[in-house]
Amino acid sequence: MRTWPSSPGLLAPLLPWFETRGRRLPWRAVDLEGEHPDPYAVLVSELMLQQTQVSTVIPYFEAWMRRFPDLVSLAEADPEEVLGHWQGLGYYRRARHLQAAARRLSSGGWPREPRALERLPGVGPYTAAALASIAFQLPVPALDGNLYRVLARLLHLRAPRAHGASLRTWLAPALATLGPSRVTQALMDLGALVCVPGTPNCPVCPLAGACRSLAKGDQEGIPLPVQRPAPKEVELWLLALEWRGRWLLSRPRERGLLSGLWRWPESLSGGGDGTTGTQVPSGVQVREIPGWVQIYTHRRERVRPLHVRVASPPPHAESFTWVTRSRLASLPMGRRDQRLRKALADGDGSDSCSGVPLGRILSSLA
DNA sequence: CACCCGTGGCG
DNA sequence: TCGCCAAGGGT
Repeated sequence: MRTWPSSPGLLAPLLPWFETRGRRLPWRAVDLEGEHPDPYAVLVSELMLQQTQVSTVIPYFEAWMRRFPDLVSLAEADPEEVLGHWQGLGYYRRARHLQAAARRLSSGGWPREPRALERLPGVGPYTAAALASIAFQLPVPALDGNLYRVLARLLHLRAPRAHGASLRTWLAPALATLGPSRVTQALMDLGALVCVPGTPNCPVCPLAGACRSLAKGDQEGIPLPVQRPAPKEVELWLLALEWRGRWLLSRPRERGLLSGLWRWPESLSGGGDGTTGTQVPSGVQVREIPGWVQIYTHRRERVRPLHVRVASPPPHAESFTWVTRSRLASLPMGRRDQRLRKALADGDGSDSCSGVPLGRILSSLA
């Protein structure tokens, strides 16, 4: 860090660039000098933006702010409706964290210090720093993946996350001098528009003159890619069980994958030879719906959907419940289960039951 | 610290 | 088609 040039001077050219090229985003204040007029909007945007791209977030943010315009409206809302407004955005725990944070803030008021902000559910070191700098103008650097990449190239660091503490110390004077909210968001815009992953657009970069990686011709090898574990492979039946116009659904779980959301019953199918239990009981119609591969961060699912109509309801555990068709349409679901819901509405699939171990699938409900 | 948690866009 | 990875946090 001793060999790094002073941050206020190095980053000063960012401001005129940001003035003309910076993004206009729905949660961003017009005046970046003072405190943000609506810290709640910053909180909502930051939670939505965790591991999620800006273009994905924008429509969700706008619908959210129309329905839950302030802390109180969110605090008092039905949790299922809250999940409904998060439906499709992913990492659903964030929605429940956000409502829990709103409940705490609406009664206790806003803290401003990162330490205190970090005690809010769903708010970690990054988000606390983002709130402190963007909402409250405190000179606390918020380092996300974007910033790590920009700073890694600027200072030629192969593993910037290993220098987190040093980078925050180094960056703080730039925030204090040039404006916490402005510098933070200018760096984010630079990372999103110019210093992008892969091949950056160095010819238009306002910091090109100071960039050590560009000087070394090494801007694509910085930073080193992050190592990720291989996804788990899973194959499962996704069961749309229909009885007298009602559908059997799995109640939301407290934790784990797709927690808080309604799901279709599922039954692991990987490894089975498909020869046992293939007899279809009388009074049962089976329809296979074209499957697909569902990709999650740490999981790769081969989904085999089935539409099964029964004349009498099979025994099932209390974690399942029958819902009407209109109720089904209103329940919050993840993309996978939404997809099956839509396929049913569209009438996709064909009658077939070869190799479907229906007996085993139905018995897995009990 | 290792692992878990969703989804979509892009090369 | 496939791997990367995005304004991370919780346990």
